[in-house]
Amino acid sequence: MTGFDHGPLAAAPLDDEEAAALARLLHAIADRTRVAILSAVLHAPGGELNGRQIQDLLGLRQPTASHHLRKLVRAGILDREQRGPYAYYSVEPDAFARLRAIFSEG
Amino acid sequence: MTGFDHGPLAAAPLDDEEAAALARLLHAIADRTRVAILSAVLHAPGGELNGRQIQDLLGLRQPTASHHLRKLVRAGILDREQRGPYAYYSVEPDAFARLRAIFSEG
DNA sequence: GAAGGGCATCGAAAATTGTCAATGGCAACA
DNA sequence: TGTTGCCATTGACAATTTTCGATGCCCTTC
Repeated sequence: MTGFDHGPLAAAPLDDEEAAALARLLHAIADRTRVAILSAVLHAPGGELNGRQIQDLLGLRQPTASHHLRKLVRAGILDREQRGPYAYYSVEPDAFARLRAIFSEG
Repeated sequence: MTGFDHGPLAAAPLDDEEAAALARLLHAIADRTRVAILSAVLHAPGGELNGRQIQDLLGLRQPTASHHLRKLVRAGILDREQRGPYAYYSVEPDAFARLRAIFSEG
């Protein structure tokens, strides 16, 4: 729900609120567990994993996995699709492009 | 001193240690104050600011500014050059390219 | 409808982090 | 050498974040 687009950092000086918003997006990935989740989902066959698979692959407790997945989804980095009893997570197609755009030059 | 190069997230699955290292790099920018510092330095005339200027521009206490600047320098995102009594900070030339590389596709 | 698995949410504890006042070192200059 | 300004570091406190067990809901299957 929070799929913001951030302009290039190099384009114009950021005001306080813009800096905070950008920091929140980056903060969503700036965690070893969430980086590991992102990598696992990215390289999973089919590009998706369900919650249980993520827990098992990374050795996480269920509430811990749920907590991190929630953050990634809210930041617009992961997509969540409920299929039957499973919640499948995949990388939001535009996520990396949005992140690259932030660090694009000129 | 810590100018690591991280491979593309999409290239290969990350082990635990690689995920932690990448998270540390991203964590260095994932803070509203440090994003604001980065933006200010980036758009400063000459591409550099000294500590005092950063404090004044952002309204930070001196130890707080020093704390954040230290983190950015250690992460290899800012360069620090002491000139007389002033410490001038500028964006490490390769910093944005390294960050873009992390989020490059395929 | 009863049972089992997957998942979210709710507190609470533990760890990490941001902020600050105080202190001291270093450079420049009188 | 005394003074002034810039900056780093220390130690302490407040706020945020991570992690966890416990609980309950939803879906599937029997």
